[in-house]
Amino acid sequence: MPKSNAAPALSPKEQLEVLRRGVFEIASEEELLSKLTASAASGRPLRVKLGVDPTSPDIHLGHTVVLRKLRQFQDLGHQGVLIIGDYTALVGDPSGANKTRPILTEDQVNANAQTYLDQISGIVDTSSLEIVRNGDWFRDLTFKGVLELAASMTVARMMERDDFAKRWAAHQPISMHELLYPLMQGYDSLMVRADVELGGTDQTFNLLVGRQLQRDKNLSPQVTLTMPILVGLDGKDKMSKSKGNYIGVSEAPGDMFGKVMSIADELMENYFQLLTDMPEPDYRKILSAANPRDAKVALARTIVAAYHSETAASAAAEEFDRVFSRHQLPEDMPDIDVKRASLENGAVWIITLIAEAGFAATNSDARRLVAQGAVTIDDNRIEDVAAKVPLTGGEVLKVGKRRFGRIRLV
RNA sequence: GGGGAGAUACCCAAGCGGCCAAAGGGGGCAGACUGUAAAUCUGCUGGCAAUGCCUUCACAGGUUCGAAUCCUGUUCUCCCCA
Repeated sequence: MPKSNAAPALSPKEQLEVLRRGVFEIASEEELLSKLTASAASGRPLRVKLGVDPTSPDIHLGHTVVLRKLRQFQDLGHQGVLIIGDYTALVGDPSGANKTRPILTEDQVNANAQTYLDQISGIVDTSSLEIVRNGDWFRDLTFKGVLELAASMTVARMMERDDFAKRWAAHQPISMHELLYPLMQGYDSLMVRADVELGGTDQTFNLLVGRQLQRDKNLSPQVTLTMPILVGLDGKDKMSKSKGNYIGVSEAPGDMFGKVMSIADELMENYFQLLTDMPEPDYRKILSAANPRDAKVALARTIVAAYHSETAASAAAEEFDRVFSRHQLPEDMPDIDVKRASLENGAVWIITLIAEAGFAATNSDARRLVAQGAVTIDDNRIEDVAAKVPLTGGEVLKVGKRRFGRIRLV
């Protein structure tokens, strides 16, 4: 991705218009407009805060929705402030969680933080980004300080929060330390003097706490801008690693393409809006195409191109067409190394072959796949779990629709 | 602090001494159909070269010919009272 464009000096109103894309809610637009106006007048960029939790080293398209919004602010000449929540990660954000999250160690957090930065460098302009860790201020906060912070919130208000309320109603445990999370996040806003804070809609409560703490200190409260939660590949739940319904930004072009192709049709508009820069009239036109499949191909190409290249996107599209539409073999497939010494009379038990190729987790799993007719070698279906298959090298093992490999004798 | 309820496979949830590798649903996987969409139908869903054997019903012991089921202790959770 290109670096931030030199601000083309859009008027505050024009900026607001750009920033509105895909947004769920801005609290409030009037405040944002007046901040943008003040910024334009003074030449002081707005400080736009985004807090991230370095709990998982893999970032996926769901994370990019908010990162892309941050990028928009940067492109408009504002100052991005990224908070690595190294301390908050020690707590574990309860947002959207229906159970207490595991607490990470400091070492894990540090490792994750670095990977995180590497991965977002393609999305936001990291060179101009102000990066801070909230451990910098929390580490030295005294217990007295914690008590003061805690005194600024009541239990009743905290329990208004959707996820706490749900867990409470469902008789599920809520640990004391989880109640501190929103306060910590709000305190971050205070520390970095945020003008705007970005987050997913699941962050709404936390973002509002920041406003309250700022008001308590007689500071101008931050504008909160919430983005919709990206629905994952299953078409139902929030895209998340734990659900396994995600597309990682560092996935290979082919995987990324295929995953986009597997989303529900209804999700396409949403994905165009939140994951691409394509102007609305353009994607609307694409969506009106006769065959929804064509629109999805366009979407997949756009997304792959953004994280890889146009060339990679074209190649992925061709490969996809060849393998899944025309049912031909993929151009590249992994080698399955089989030791000559392991062959008996030049053959190998089909179950071992599948398991050792990594196409099944266990032998039992491999048996099931064979029994269900999922396994072919050079297009010959193998349905006998006791089958010994003769190998001379070069055979293609296919398990299910997407697991391919070429036998190589070593 | 006192009293009560509970912990079952990826998730929810039945089971209440042998017929339990454990009903049902969800999810997932596979097959058919297809656009790697949706919907639908079918099968599978602890491990093991496997008509059998091994490990699993929070953890550790115990009773019994036999325990997910009964007893004791431990850990954790929820509810009520204080």
